[in-house]
Amino acid sequence: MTSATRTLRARRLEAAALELFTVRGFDAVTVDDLAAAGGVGRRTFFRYFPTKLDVVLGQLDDALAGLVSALAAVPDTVDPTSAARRAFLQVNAYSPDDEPVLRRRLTLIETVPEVGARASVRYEGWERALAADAAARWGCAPGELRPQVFARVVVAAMRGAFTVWLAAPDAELEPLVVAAFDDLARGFG
Amino acid sequence: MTSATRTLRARRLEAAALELFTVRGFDAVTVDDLAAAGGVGRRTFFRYFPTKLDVVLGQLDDALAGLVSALAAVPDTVDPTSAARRAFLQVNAYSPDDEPVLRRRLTLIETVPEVGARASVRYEGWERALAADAAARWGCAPGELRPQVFARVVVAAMRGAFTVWLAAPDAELEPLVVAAFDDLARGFG
DNA sequence: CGCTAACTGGCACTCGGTGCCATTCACACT
DNA sequence: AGTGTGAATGGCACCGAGTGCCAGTTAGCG
Repeated sequence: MTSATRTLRARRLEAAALELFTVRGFDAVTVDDLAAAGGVGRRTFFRYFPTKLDVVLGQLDDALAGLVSALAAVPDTVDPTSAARRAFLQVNAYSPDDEPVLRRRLTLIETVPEVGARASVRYEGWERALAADAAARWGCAPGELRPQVFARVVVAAMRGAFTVWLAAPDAELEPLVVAAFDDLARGFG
Repeated sequence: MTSATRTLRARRLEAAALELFTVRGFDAVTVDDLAAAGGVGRRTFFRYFPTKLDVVLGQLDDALAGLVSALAAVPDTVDPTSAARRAFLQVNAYSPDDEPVLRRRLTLIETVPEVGARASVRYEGWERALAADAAARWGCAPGELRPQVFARVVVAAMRGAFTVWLAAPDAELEPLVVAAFDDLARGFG
């Protein structure tokens, strides 16, 4: 099978799943339903997605790769917060067409606790990347307190911006992310 | 059954579970094992803990109650960050006897992704409490960006401190929490 | 056309979690 | 002490997620 066919099927599976989840509720949809909706066997479904939860999170890993390269592209002289801000704005940019899907995804992440939990696990990769980047810019070890706290805090801020964005139907994501980073840079003291 | 007996059993179950988890690994221990180790039936185990995951997290909800009351005890005039710092120091205080158990818990939280995910879900209560408190102090709505970001960021900072503490066998937790809050208050800009 | 390697999907199994229900146990009241 | 009542227990059957195994199919290539 060509990899094109593969990603095509994955997309179809994903779209069908998102539809079913939002209509019937996450828990009321079984994996058999998802497989049937995507026209594949149950066993095959699990070859496309490791978990029922992961169907919701789809593109998150690609985004991680994007984050890493975006961070690498920012000159060393820029401070970690600004670097992270730039990278995040780049990674979180979405075309207007994708907004409804993005809102669905994030709604599920916020609504279904298990999915949110799974998202947290996925974001750990982001945190590692951010800690490594910040450590390099500050000239310290990634395991030290400052980069560790920084990495977690940055992801948390982004997710906070997501939450607010979701609650406001007409809001733009970008200014919220910018504002969240401003708060972070300024400090809460 | 008296509630004393109940919590006693819960403790025994918890202790046995923590032991088994650290020795054999989380996944290699079944709920039947846990129930047997605690001298109860499998069905009863699930009356004490909603989930296998939750055995690890035990006291976290009590801590939430402690956080809420600690926050309420801080005068209105204190800014949110300082208030949160005070509350966290109070809630995270542990007697030296408890340290080994605490380390085990946190190790499992960091090591086993599912457990970490579950912890994130549990911390959402903390975030709601923090957002409400911060909003009250700032005189804004809890749903606004600033309190939302603040709440998540504070919990993230604390968890960052936990991570660093875990990695350093001889470290004290308290100064790490203080340092994390200092970073937060000062800002990362 | 035929070979090989990868993809598929059915089957059976394990394990976490839940509803149901008969039994047992703790406690209070007489 | 004796008894009744309500809660706690734990066995049983069931569901759904996830996995190993394997036979059948399909796609790509010489």
